[in-house]
Amino acid sequence: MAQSDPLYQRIASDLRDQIRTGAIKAGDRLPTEVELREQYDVSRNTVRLALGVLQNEGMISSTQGKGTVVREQVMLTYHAAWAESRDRHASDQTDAFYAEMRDQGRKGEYRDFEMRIKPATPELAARLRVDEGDSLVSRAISRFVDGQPFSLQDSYYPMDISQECGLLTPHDVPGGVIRALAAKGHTEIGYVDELTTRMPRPDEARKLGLSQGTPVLVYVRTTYSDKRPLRLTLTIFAGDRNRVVYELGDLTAYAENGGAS
Amino acid sequence: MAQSDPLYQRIASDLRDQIRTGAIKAGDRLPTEVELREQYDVSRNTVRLALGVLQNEGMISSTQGKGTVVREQVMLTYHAAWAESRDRHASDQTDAFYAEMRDQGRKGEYRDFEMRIKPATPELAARLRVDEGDSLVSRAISRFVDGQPFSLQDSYYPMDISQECGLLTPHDVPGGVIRALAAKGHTEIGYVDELTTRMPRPDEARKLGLSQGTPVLVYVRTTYSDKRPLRLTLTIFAGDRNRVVYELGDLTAYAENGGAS
DNA sequence: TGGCACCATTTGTTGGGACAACTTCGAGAG
DNA sequence: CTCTCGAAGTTGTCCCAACAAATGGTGCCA
Repeated sequence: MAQSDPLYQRIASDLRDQIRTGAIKAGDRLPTEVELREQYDVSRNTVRLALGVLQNEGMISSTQGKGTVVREQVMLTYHAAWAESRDRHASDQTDAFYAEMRDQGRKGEYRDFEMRIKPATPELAARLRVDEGDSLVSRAISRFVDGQPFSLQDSYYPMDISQECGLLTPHDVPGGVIRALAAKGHTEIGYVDELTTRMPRPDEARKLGLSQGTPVLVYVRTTYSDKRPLRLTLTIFAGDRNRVVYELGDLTAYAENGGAS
Repeated sequence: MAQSDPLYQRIASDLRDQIRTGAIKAGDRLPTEVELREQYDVSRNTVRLALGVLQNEGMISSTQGKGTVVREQVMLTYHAAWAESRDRHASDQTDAFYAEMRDQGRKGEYRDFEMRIKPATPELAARLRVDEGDSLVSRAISRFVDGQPFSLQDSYYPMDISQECGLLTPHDVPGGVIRALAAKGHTEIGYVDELTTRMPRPDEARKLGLSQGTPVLVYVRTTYSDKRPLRLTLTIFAGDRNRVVYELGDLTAYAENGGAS
């Protein structure tokens, strides 16, 4: 905005304001690069620098041949604690995901299930209390909502538990993994959830269909029995369309007094 | 990596691999743009495009006149549930932040306290169950760790509660806000936490000292009494140096069996 | 009428050049 | 010995030009 700012920053600010004030609405096309070039009397290079700024802020999205449009935000909600309690009654953990998406009026599905054996990275080893390089069983899926990629999930299990509970199959575990673990005495008693954010790696951006300037929400849940860590679930959420929600404390009294949950 | 990829993408991939494998370590300087230009036999323009990709991924950081270096990640942890339980014994909510940073061997401080009255945005109004445009009391602070900006926090209170409990002062509330609310019968019984991520707005990037390619973690806690929402706390975390942790369930049995928390 | 080829439009990629702004460091002045 | 100034090195900004690649529509042809 300031007079001293670089040209491309000023153009970016100008366009940003137009979007924020609604002069250009979500879904609208921006002027073409050539039009902007004439409008601001700068080189196309400078126009592209300005558009790049907004693209990295996640405000706009360009497609070759089509043009540049203002992105619209559609937020989906993932109830972390709630989803877990549903798990207890569902036949598989994926069912909780279906149920939640159905409640939000959307169609959930999952694709590309994969079972692999991977060596433990330092981060995985520390959380699952195994040695670095030890073999872990990885069961990965991609979740889709309304045909759009939603999240990438990868669950890691220690090898001995996997063998004991029959997780070494490239298919769903009948009755669900949680029951299979509980049947052998590995009962879940709690979780530690860690949430961070960062920019996606190229393969993540590709799988999630992320456009430039979209961060990911990294969600790591470590599940414990009373004796040891049982499982680590790493979920990569597309940051521009997901929200993770926790309910802490006892809100039943509030709900009974007329508060809509 | 593919042969068909654009030149600048291939150069970015090459450099990314060098960083990932440790050929270029965190804190190291990258070759200068002119060196890279000669090394890959491309124009400086293309080199800058490649560096821009890595910058937007948060992997590198350039400074005019100095050069380009590989960024190093220092993670701080914010225990969402745990911090809250400390609140109950602390004289002010900021004390919980101090205590947690001290436990991690760091020096926490807060700056730029501000009390303002703002109209409720649609998002705020929906969560606090007031009408859009109603006056809300905003009490904002910036948190710093070891002299580096850490998070921006803004707590919103409904006007009637603020007047009743003496929150309309541009200073700390003696004994802490939580006690002041509880003294008038507004006892907290639970929270709803919402976590999302996005790219920072320019003013947020400035206040948090974020370099290009760093997303923010947006953390919204709505606090409830048994009758109504009492408070909404909006925290903007610098995404590259923060982690939010939740502990769910009862992990005491695991801790007693020798697991380090 | 349906399908295919082509063309105009628009963004993506890449090259070139020039100067500005900032940092570092060494040489020279005091 | 210290301070200042300036040169060298490095990234930042801005311009110009050309061609590639993708999209959407037009119009021809079967």
